Amino acid sequence: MDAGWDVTRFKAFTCADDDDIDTFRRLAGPAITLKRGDVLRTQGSRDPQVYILLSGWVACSLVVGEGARQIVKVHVPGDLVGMPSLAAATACDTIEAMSGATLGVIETAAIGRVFSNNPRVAALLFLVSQQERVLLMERLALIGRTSAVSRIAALMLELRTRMRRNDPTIENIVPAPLTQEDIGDLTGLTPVYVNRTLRQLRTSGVATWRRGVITIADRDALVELAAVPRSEERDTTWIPDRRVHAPA
Amino acid sequence: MDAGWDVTRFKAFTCADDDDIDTFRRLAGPAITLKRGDVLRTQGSRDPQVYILLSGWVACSLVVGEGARQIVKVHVPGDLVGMPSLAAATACDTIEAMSGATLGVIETAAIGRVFSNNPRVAALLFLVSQQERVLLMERLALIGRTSAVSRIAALMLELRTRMRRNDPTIENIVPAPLTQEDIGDLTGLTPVYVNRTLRQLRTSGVATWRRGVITIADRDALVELAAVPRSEERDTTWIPDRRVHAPA
DNA sequence: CGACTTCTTGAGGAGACTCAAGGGTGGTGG
DNA sequence: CCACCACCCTTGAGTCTCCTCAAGAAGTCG
Repeated sequence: MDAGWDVTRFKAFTCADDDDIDTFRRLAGPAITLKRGDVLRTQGSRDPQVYILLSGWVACSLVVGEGARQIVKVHVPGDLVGMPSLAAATACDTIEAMSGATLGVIETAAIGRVFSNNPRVAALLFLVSQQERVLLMERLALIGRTSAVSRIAALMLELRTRMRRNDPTIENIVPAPLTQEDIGDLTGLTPVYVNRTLRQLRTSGVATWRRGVITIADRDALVELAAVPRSEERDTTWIPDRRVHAPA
Repeated sequence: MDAGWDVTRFKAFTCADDDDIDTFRRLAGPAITLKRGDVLRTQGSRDPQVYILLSGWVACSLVVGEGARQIVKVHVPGDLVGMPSLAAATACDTIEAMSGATLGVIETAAIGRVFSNNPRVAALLFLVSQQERVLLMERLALIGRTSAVSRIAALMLELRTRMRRNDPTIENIVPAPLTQEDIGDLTGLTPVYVNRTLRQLRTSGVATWRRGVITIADRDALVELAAVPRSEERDTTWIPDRRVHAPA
């Protein structure tokens, strides 16, 4: 777990310093290793855990109706995985590896200790959850109200942004190990139609997505197609200091 | 603010007791009064606030593409409104009243104080956010992967469940002051098609939704149509005690 | 090299959309 | 108290995105 993991979502906040990140990474227990296709847990399984993704990609999905799968989130290294199920007795989603992946387990008790002993990191956890809600809301708006091209364009841009957080050298070539079926499950489309839409993006010279690699040829055009506003970070001076406060 | 408001989301957790609820309700500042159609704040406005809905209904929506509106959440009394934008400099959603409504403002600084001084309530805030994520995930799966009938059936059931939390006497008649256009914006459908789908539910004797009132005639059939698993509450013994802990 | 998964393309169909027009319903003001 | 207006609901006809079914090609892994 020590090797190669120096990235967390907290880095996305300028207010999180190295001490915070260090506190946070100590939460994770021993690592779990998965290979592509492995299922970490199934929707409905009891006492769901929380994980931190150390390497690779995993997806969280829901099954509705007659076995239709909707991926609600693909996670990249540094992401917290499984938080939403924390308030339920059974897991609300299935977690599956999209590539080889390693995860650290975070015990629920450890999360409780963070809230007790480190209000600052607790607040950061809270903020990360709010960011995730925003992403879900944007995906919902995309799937509910836009065309196939927009959804896929927006997905490409979202993945680019998130991958850049881990590797700022990324520009127009973004690793994204998803099959066209996965893309369909993310965007609410069928694999066949994903294929056609990707072809459309390819032949119009905007972007390609082949063999797990997104290549953006014309980013302005892609942003135009996606049409989701992207916002900056907020002033977060309200977050508690590192010291533990006395009772009010 | 004193009158009539004795309901919070925390009550949904068996582990939240009267003291917690009391702590929580003291967060809210003076109330804001809105009438149907009033916009509390617009997507993109700076320094978004957090609110608690004291009475009435409000909706949070995103505009994507060419002015298409997607409602991402309708809130009922007791709900926290506007949390997701807490991590952003500008509001990610527009908040609009679906009926006459009153809201209390919760200063961001007050949220910071909760994390510092009351880890227990902070953890409850955190859990409520996770529940909201689950609801968003389920809505996403519904819109991405199911038919119009399923989406509307599921919406009826969700609203029933949430209204029952405030008023356990509710059974098959659920107040829900949404127009067919609102329902469309929630489910990713056009108002015209919402109308046809409601007619279908009506003529098949399952449920009606007229003039802001849902009447469920055959709940089993409705559940069948909706096809979303609903889960129980989790063991939450990991939540901190009320006392403030010493540094680790 | 062979089995399996993934990608690609075609043809046909259907669920949901658009445009359009008429009818309720409730609120407001004279 | 009635008339008017705004908003919402309802229904029809035609269209289009996107889906389904199907089959073959390309890539991947043992």
